[in-house]
Amino acid sequence: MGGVLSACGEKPLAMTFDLKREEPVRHASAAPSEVSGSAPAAIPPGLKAHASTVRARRGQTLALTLDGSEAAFVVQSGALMLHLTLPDELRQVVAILYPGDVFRTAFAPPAAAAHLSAVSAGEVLRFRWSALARLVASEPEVARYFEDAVAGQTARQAIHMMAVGRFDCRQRVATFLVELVLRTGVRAPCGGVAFEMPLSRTDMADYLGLNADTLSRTMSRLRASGLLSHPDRHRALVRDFEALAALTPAAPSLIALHGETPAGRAL
Amino acid sequence: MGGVLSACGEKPLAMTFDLKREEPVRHASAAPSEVSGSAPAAIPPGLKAHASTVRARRGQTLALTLDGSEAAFVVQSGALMLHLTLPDELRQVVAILYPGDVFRTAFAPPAAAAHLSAVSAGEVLRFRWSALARLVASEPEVARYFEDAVAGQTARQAIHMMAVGRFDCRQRVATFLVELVLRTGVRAPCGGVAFEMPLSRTDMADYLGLNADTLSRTMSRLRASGLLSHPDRHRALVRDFEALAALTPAAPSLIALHGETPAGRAL
DNA sequence: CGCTGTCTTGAAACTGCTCAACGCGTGTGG
DNA sequence: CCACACGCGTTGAGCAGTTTCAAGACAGCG
Repeated sequence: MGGVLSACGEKPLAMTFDLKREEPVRHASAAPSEVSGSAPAAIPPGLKAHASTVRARRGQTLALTLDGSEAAFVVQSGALMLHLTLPDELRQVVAILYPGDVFRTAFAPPAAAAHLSAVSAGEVLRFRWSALARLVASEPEVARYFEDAVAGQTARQAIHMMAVGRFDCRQRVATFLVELVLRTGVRAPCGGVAFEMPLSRTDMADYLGLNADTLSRTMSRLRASGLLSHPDRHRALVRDFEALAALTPAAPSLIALHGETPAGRAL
Repeated sequence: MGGVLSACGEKPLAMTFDLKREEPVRHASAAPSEVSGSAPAAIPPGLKAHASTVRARRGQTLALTLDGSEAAFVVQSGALMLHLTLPDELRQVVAILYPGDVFRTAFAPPAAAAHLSAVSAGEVLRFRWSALARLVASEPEVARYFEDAVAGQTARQAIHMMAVGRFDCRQRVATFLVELVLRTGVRAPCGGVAFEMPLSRTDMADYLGLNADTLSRTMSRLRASGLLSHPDRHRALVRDFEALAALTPAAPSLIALHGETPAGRAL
């Protein structure tokens, strides 16, 4: 069934998509009357001077604190995930942080095993929170950037909440795939969209509040239906993005929230 | 089974608990070395001058925008809930906002029906976001308050995510009850803790990602086990808080995050 | 007093979970 | 060079927990 696709999918996937942050490309005039849906600002260049740049390899864990005091992070490229583990082996990937996203230690709940780990190789700016807070207070541009980044992440969390709380397994998986396409997708020569799947099955399952087995089954079903194919373990190709998006009620919101980087092409 | 409790429960519950924000009571020296778990600051008094105070009755919906532009809210007393509704009748209560919590329009995802409604009667400060953003940029105290409030809410969302994604129905209900106790609980004369349950069954279910029927059954089971009794529709009494807390793996985190107001007594 | 909306409860259906087996690619040591 | 173990993903069968649907109890309100 999927043989037709993979014949096309293998070749173009040789190129690397590395979740790099695109150039600003402010489409300020795109929708001037909309109250929400404003484009996220680019990371203020001034920030870099006050931070240390951390290169993270896939799977690497970042310490949540900076020698005992609160830290803050801004993702430059790659992606991070925040996951919580509770006593009973219960694990939940709370959020995935993409380029431009911000994180501070206090975002992680106390009295729980929280970890921030790299989902794909990339660069992260690391601050002492006190320093970043001072920047936020003194530089309006940084403040605006920070507030908007946090707001966007909060809105995404709301969608994620909806997905985990209310969607069935197929909808959840479709939701996540749409998210990935919007973040890392590139048009494939044969018509579909190729994208990265940086998380392991287990991590995906923990992100979606599903069992790893169930997730695997669900993806197999999507593959069997011809919507999806994955030639490589960490790559996949959707034949028809519209059809995939139709599987999740959250598609419009996802497009509004994630659609910045390669989304222009994907739509 | 529950008759023994209700004999005690009815009387003391005549008093009203109205989710009022307590006096600051900064226990600054309580845990000076802890990096997280810092006590939330009181709402800066200066804020009130730049806001309009909205009195909300239970069930009332607050418009998310202020004549077309982005708005922001700070809860003074009572509680709000943010809920999303997607095409397929799918409804999720994303967050409950307690006194001290902040909200801005951009926290709600675009392209989804988002509503902010009062869960119990109370007062809310409403700002034009541009005005609050200016305050945040100019007054360090406001900035600190705002950032910390947002961080605390984010941390609570993470726990909520874990609950919805990984807990079974009893754990979820226990989690929510612990949350309520920590927010509105008062020691009852007979030994237990009495607290408010401002949400309807449907709203609770939508908050916990459960079916309303399942929720009802779960609560009945808790009642049958003697842990819980509710004399009134919107009131309840836990006989043994420790036992209730033992039902949810998130209890320590909840106590760290919510335990400010009547928590001193509850523990 | 009857109405309506909320809550409860039961029985049946179903979705997703558990557990266990297997395939596959990779690294390691004989 | 091969054998083996290991991690990871897949798949099947059986089961448990949740949802669904429908009926009934209860309180608030006109």
